[in-house]
Amino acid sequence: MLTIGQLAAYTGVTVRAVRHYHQIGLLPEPERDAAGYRQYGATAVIALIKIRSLAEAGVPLSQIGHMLGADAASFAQAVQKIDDRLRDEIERLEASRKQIAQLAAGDSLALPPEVVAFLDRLREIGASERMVEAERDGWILIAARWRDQLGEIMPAKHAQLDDPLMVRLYQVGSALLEDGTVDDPRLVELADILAALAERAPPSSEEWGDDVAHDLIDSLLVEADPRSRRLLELLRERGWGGWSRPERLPRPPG
Amino acid sequence: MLTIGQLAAYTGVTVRAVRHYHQIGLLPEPERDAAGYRQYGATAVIALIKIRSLAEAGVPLSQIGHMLGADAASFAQAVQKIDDRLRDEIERLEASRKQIAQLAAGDSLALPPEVVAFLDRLREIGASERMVEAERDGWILIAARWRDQLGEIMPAKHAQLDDPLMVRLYQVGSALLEDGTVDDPRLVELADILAALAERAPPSSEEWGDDVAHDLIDSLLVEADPRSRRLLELLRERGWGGWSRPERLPRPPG
DNA sequence: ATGAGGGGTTGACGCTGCGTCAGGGTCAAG
DNA sequence: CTTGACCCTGACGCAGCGTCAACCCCTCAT
Repeated sequence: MLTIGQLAAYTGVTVRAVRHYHQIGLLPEPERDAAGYRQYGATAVIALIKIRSLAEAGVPLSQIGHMLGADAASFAQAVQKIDDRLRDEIERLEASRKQIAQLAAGDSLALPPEVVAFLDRLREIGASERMVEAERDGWILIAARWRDQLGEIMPAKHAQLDDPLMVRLYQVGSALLEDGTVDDPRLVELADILAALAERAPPSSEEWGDDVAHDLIDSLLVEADPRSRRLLELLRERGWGGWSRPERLPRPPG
Repeated sequence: MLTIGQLAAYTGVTVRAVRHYHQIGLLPEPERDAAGYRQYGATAVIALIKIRSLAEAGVPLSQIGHMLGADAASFAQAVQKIDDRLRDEIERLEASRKQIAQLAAGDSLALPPEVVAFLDRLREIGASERMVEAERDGWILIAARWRDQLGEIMPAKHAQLDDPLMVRLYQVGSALLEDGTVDDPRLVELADILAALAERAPPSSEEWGDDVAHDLIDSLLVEADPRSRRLLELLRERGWGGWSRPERLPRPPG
């Protein structure tokens, strides 16, 4: 007769595991001795080894009971289901590993490579690190909503950076982020640039559609830096509302 | 401003998940409106998307907090650790799949192929299915203790089956398992065969060592079939104790 | 005004497979 | 008699939410 510790040692499991199997009814409770100790015989050892070999093969404990009492056909069927489950799980983990590998490289936290390339471009034209981070956050919002269309959007954004006005926009923006105050004159310059750009390329509401995402991007600006309120005000003076998708405002009377 | 449901919809997570992230302090609790509803802004959306992209890459929630605030170096290091974890997990699951494939084939529940082959041999020489199951259980005990030595043990066992006496042993045993009674004369024949076999090949205690496993195997016999008590008694009369590893008994005085 | 339906709120249990205390009793040896 | 190594039961903890329960809030149609 074996104690629970000897049983556990013989079969290579922990005492706690054995008690757990009792608790869930997988292994029947054996007789007790005078002191209340469980006493195991050979059949218990065999049952436990069978349980472990199924468990180690990835069978959930809740199914092992059925499988041990099943005929060959339904056993094989159950095995097939387990194997499918394992395959799915492995696939999911391998997908995770690919994701992880992506994350290891650069800004790509949640961003596709086209956008990462764009951010790198920004650094090249002299945008500060804080500016790039702000842009990155904006692109996270955009990517969440229009991930599939990024392939069409990004080339246009790249092209815009050939425009010296756009370059100036990011440079002034970077400088402001570093040390600007609420009444910095460069805010006016920024507003002028934005108005000029909006004038040049009027928003085509068709392709973007109106969406909560634009509001989010606008509010991101405000949340990121309180000075942006002043900027939006200056933009309104110049006849433009919004920022991520500027709209022509009705000219105020007078 | 977004409600929790809108936030969840935008980022593709469940409402419950968002609340969970609040609970564990991963996502800061936002302001509430007059009714107590949570109100989310753009930064919350961005934070949540970052969290999800790490979580989907297999990063445990408990680590995501650290990683979001880490510099590039320790971020990369953390990523490495996650990747190692994922690799281990995948390996474990693939090992499980191999086990499962083994289980799908035959008796192999917890048994290596050499033993399965031996059991098949038993069927060929006319052992009944119940006899084979009893043997299989015995081998489960043996394999648990001497798995590494099975490669040396099994050839000898195979060879023993060339002995007509051994064949007769299994055949009589099979017959007894089906319909024998406690005073069946075939029990005597069985005892004679066992004694003769023990005489012929005395146990070499060196190679097996004395062990709890033998006691288990002996007790397995008794637990499996109460008639075996009579058999052991007959064996003792013939000067042999035990069964899995018979020992010469001191001849009783007189 | 009222009721229905579709939001939101907190709180708590459930799942898997045990690990790990806590707070005891038991047993063999020195 | 003490010590140390076992055994016992009971209960919380773990990851990442799913899923009630019981209640509040808002809006729209009747």
